Amino acid sequence: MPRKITERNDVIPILAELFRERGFAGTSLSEITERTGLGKGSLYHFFPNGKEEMGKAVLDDVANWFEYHIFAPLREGEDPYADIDYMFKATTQFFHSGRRICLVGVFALDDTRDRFSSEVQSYFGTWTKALTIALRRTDFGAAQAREIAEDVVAGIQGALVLARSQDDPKIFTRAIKRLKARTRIT
Amino acid sequence: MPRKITERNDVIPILAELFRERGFAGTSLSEITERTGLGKGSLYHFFPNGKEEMGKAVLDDVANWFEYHIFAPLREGEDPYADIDYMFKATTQFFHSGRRICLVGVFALDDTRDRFSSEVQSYFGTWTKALTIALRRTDFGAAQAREIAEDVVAGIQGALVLARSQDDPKIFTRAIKRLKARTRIT
DNA sequence: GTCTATAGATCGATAGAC
DNA sequence: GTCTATCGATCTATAGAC
Repeated sequence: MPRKITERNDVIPILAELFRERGFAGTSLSEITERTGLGKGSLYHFFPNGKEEMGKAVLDDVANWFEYHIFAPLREGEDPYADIDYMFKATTQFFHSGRRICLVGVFALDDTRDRFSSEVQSYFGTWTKALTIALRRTDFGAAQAREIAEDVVAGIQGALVLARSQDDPKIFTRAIKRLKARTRIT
Repeated sequence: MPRKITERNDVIPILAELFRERGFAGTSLSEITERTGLGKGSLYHFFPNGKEEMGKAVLDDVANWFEYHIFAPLREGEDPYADIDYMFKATTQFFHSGRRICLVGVFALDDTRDRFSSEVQSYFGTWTKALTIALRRTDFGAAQAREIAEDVVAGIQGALVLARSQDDPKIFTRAIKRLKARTRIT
């Protein structure tokens, strides 16, 4: 028997997709009620602080996903090469090969960032640090590992923006291929 | 004698900074009247189609700046090495070493892109193509020149997002240094 | 828990005096 | 050209019935 649709956790993915499409400021409660099928009463029951709390919940959900699937393995995995490769694979899937944009990236620009600055900062900071640790284990020096990690995380973000601007997912997959090559000692 | 402040062209830079800060959907007309010191009557005199026209005007202004200062030299300059170096220098200045975010990048995400898709597409597309031409002239092969150009344009965007998310302009300047190195044949 | 109804503020846009 | 006043629509959020 399928779980009841009306749980807080079931609403979050819908909110995430909406915020990705419209941005935070551009998403209205009436559109949220439409897409979730929930009245405002229900929404405020789940998120007493309204839109702000929905934004936080969505960022939190994304952070948890990345922490569990990507960051933790990078930090604590046994085979750094395999973990880095998996990072690229899982990231590509998560972003639907460039067709889906990064929610945190959307929140990172304009003044939405100020309302969620700690969440946004933590997402990119944690990613960069976890990748740095994995790269160090593949015998890169400390400085080089940090540079490559920054290059990769920034490169993924930029590729998402560029791919979306040109409506061309191949831009993203090409970027992933380049970035992946840079995580290998030559 | 300083030119009268109330000209359409004088309003555009103010609009640009506002859209950068708040995003398109997040910028209200009341805030625009506040920052420009112009009443709504005057604004609608300059921009009969309202906010939409302001958005187009601002994108147009940015596109013109880049075309004149960066794209045209890349395409038609005499010394491709110097032109590419100048691109990095001018870009760094334009983005205030990473403290200022990219207006077109802000417009490229969420559904704002749909309203300005041709402008957004043209900006990144023209940039990539112009840089590809310059790189070809420095004896890179066609395929490699295209890859590097894509890498650089995406890398700049990503570095802007990352630098802003961490409130750390050094992330941007480090990225520029790396990207610049990649435009040189080794 | 979920709904409808609605408050109160603010939105983009317009009208018309000067 | 620039202003103030104001429109109708839409916004976030709340109230209260069920």
